[in-house]
Amino acid sequence: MAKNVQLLKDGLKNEGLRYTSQRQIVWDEICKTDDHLDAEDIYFKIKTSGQKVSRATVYRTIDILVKNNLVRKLELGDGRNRYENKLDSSHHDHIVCIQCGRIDEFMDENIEKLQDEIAKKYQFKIVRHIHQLFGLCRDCR
Amino acid sequence: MAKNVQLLKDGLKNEGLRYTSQRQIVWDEICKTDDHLDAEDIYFKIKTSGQKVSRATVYRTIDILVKNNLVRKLELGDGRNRYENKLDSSHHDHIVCIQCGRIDEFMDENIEKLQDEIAKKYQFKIVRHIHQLFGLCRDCR
DNA sequence: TTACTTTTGAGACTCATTATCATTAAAGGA
DNA sequence: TCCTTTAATGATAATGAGTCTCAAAAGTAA
Repeated sequence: MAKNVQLLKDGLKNEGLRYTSQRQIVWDEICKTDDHLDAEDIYFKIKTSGQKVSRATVYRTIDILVKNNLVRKLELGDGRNRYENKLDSSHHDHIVCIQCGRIDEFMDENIEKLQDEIAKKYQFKIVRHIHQLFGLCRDCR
Repeated sequence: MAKNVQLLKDGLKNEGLRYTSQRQIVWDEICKTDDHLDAEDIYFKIKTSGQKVSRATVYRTIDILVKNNLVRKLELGDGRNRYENKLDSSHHDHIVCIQCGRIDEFMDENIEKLQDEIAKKYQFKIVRHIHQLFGLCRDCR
């Protein structure tokens, strides 16, 4: 946990931002699980635990964490972003079950390479990418 | 154009839905261009052309067209869905310039194959997928 | 401690989309 | 053609995720 405190402090310092208890609380909440939570989940988990951080601050803090590479934003196209901590997790994409909501992760070096080739062909500089497979998981098909 | 009328009529009939002038107007508007329009674009283009279809009906009709495979929905994660007609266009994914908004299309048989292999590994049945490259296009980099 | 600047909280606001419901119009007989 | 039934439409209210505002609170550096 001390590690997480330091990670946050360093990230904030790099941006010239202040270290505050609210930011720590939000970051802690995101670190507690490997689930893919949305902002409202995070807000209510904090609220339920008896701590107080306003909704606006939760949103603001998540933004900062995403920009500082501590958190990955997941856009599933359903109008609600999910977030996952990037603690000891390398790049990956997602497999989403449209029945039960289960989210798995995958990573394929070859797909990444092919992607780079496509970008080259279009003289395009990739900043980020989204690759998601939607369908039915093992248990739902 | 007669082709588009028939496509719509058939699609509606398959679903037990009625053929209406409003639905034809929306479908025509989406067929007119290969751009990636959002619902509001479509609504205003119709309005500007002097025809009258309510916003609600535009949204409802787009839904029907998407469900009947006449239109592809594009979720770019910016809170606004785009739509493109599927007339004589085969499956493809998108390259989006985060600077100028330009959207190009790509398709890679090998990536599709690798995707299928991943799904197999996870015993997952893919229903649809999203693969988008965000970054800077030739002119913006 | 002071002086300055950033952050926070509460709630108003935005914007795309969806829901409601009274009115209008297809579609399939009689 | 005229009913009758049922679905579709339009106007507008409602929703919901996320953002903005601004006064009050809390970091930070001297």
